[in-house]
Amino acid sequence: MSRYNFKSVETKWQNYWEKNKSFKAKINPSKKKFYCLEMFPYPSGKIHMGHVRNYTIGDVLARYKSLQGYNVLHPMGWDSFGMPAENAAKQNNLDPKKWTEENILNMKTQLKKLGLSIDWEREISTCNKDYYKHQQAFFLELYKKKLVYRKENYVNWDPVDETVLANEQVINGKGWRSGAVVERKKLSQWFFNISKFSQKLLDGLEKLDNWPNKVKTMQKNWIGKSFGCEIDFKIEGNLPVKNIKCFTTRPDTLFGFSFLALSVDHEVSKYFEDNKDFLIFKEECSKTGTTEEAIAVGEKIGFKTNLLAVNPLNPKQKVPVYFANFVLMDYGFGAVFGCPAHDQRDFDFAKKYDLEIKTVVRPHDKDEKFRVDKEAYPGPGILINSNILNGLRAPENSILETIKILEKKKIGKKQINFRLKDWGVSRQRYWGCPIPIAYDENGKPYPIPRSMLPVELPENIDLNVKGNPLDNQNNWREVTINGKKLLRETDTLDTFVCSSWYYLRFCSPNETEYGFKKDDIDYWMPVDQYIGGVEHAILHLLYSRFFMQALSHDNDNFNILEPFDGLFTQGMVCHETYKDPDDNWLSPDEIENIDGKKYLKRDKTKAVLVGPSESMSKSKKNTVDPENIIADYGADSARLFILSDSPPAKDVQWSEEGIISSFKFIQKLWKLNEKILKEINKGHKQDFDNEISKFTNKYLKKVHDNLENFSYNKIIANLYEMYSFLNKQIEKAYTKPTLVENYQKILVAMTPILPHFANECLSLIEAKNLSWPKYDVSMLKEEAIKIVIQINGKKRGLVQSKPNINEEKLFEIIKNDEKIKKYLIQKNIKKKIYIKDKLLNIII
RNA sequence: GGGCGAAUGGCGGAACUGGUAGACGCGCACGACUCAAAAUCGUGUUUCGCAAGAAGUGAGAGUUCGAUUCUCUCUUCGCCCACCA
Repeated sequence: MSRYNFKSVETKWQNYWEKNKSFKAKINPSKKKFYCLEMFPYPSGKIHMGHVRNYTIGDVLARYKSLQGYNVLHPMGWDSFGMPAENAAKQNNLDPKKWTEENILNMKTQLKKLGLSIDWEREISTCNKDYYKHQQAFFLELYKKKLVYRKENYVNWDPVDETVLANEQVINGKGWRSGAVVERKKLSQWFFNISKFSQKLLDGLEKLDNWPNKVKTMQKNWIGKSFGCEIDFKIEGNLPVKNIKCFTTRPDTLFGFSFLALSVDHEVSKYFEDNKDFLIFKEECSKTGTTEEAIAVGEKIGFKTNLLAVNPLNPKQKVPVYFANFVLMDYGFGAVFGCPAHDQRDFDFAKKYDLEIKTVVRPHDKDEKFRVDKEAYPGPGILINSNILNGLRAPENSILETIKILEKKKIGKKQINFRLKDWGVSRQRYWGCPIPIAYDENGKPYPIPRSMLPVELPENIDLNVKGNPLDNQNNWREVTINGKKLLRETDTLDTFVCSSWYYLRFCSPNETEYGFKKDDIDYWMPVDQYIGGVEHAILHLLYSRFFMQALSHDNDNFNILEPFDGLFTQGMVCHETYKDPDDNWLSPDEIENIDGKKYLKRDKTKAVLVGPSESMSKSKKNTVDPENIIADYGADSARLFILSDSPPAKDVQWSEEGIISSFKFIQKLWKLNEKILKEINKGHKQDFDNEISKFTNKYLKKVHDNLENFSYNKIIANLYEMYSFLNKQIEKAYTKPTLVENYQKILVAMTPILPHFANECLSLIEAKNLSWPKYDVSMLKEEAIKIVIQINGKKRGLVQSKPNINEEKLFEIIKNDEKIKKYLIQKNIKKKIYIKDKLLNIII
């Protein structure tokens, strides 16, 4: 008996695939295509277990589809622009480009060791000018279509680092690097007009049948469509303000109106620019940051103006106008009408400033005397104290009726509002795709002509400056267009732009004229199965969908509206956490197991505190390096284990025991393989029975069904069952053709999971023409079945029978059965329920 | 505060449209081999009970001959969003 040498076998097959270009994808109109894509990685330097899981899941599918006869496109690339490179370069005085390229090389080697079926000839990297050149062209294309524009917008500003921070980089109101309190600052930024497609992006979700509902609802909520009404309020006071528009979803509560609140950025604020108190108030508001959860919990504050707003349905009523910190400028009109009785936020505000709280809706189970007291009542009911609206049912007909009245009086109209905001793509960063725009001395933007693309990033520049390093590159900034001296835009594009179209590029990775070739995308797109983490459920997936909308806008040549036909979101990889007695995190390789307990390796008298399993992170040190795992146990073991323990959609817990047992199982399969080879060579003259063929068929059906449903964990269970069956059954003597036929089918069905091992075994039985084995339905039928006997719904016995037995016959058998008989003595049988070949329930 | 989802042995998880709960794995126990250990192989492993048997899928109700699966109420946990007018 030889030991399975995974090192030589895995290297052998990886070299074989590379030499034979086994996974090269070529257009072939006579074959059905399958585009299998996993979210491409950021080249941080090393692959992590999350990558191993993501790419293994994708590889199982790609290999399965390929065996089924599909023409599979399974590419890989690098999302290689972004802050980590810039930060690493800053800290270690390196060139981001060099840093990134080295990382890519390293990670590519690691990925290859996993034995992925990737067409590496299509590899792309977004920081490569051959890639971002086309991205700049797309930017200009959208600019021409007026889907890109510039506007002033608030950003999170780190005053110490002099840079803009993404929302995720603001932690408790402070910059993640500097720790400085983040300010709100107005900057002129480039925007993609994603909100123009709100309705289309919403409608598109309906057709995405192969997307998880969870992701669809997340996108739906993010787009946030709401139905309501815009109301024009007349304003009285000593300022030249005549009207203020508000958006509301509850126009029916208009008689409960008691204040009008404006955003501090509302145009009315211009009349208060010299008002000291207002400026102090505005300052106060900006301190709360832009996106903090604290805002929601935070106190509502207001600044009272001397303006009065008139209730359009009750002109005698005039209420004060405030500026308030809770009103957002970029939703609705930056102004809200306050109805404290039926909105908790308005209620809090009214309590604080002692404003009227007028109840205008009573719950169905309360009478006219109902008054809102301790908290707002936002629920359904009947309108009261509302003059002409009294008696209407809220919300069933009250909202529409009110809108009708307002429309008739021309003081309001029906409106649909979306929460989705335009996508700000400007980043004050060096390591990103330059925006192909230049400005004249008046700040007027000019697009860089296509012939001058790409706008290349200058290399080897000093990054250790405050703010955006590109601002200091005066030589680079100067550009002459049509004889005009201009200065380049120094902002670079958000890296999400790079990942919004990379799947198109994989179809035509070498096309030079444009981002893709029409023939290529016509054949390969859309992506049939996209696989990645849920963390991208909103932004990346929505931006990609937007990009397709934008490209097809006013363009008859491009009609892909949804880039990803199928989406699968996999769970995270978790590991137990460990701490030493001094409360410091410990990594798994600092720990030793002694008698089932965990001790410090360097001091074995000290016990280790074992914490809950959490997603692998550097800060908690509960990471495991895939490189070591592959070196110690092999890629097939790693693949087997990462798939075995949990359904792919859920989190999986990595454990030492788990990977070891997977490793051992492959050794067992190898021993079984030798046993089978021996049996094949024995040349038995006759088959002992046909159990082995029946088993193979049943097994193939299970594996097939589980592959189709992403139940990859169950396939591993099937594998174990297969092992124990064959291990016992094989010795009963089968002829060579029977053994080879069945074993070959089993091995082919194993290749998606254990590609190296299965291919090695297949070569040993000299298998040719490998394609996915179909199961024979007629072989699935059972000759003997087990029927459950229940008395009053409780299981009391199990009877073996031939299929298609009728109720009477079955009852004849069981009424004499020892186990059942005793329950039936001296009992009247009221009823019998028989589910054919499955179950007989006797009611007594 | 809003939305979505989940809850099954010591653990990860099975159970297709309601029909044998706990497949498969880990862990554990016992046994075989061994001077011994590791490795390997075998047996067992939901709980209570010597057994017959009984209970049992977060809690409580309901529908049903029959509920892990369907309905309602509640609890806990997870994820997403967050002053959205």
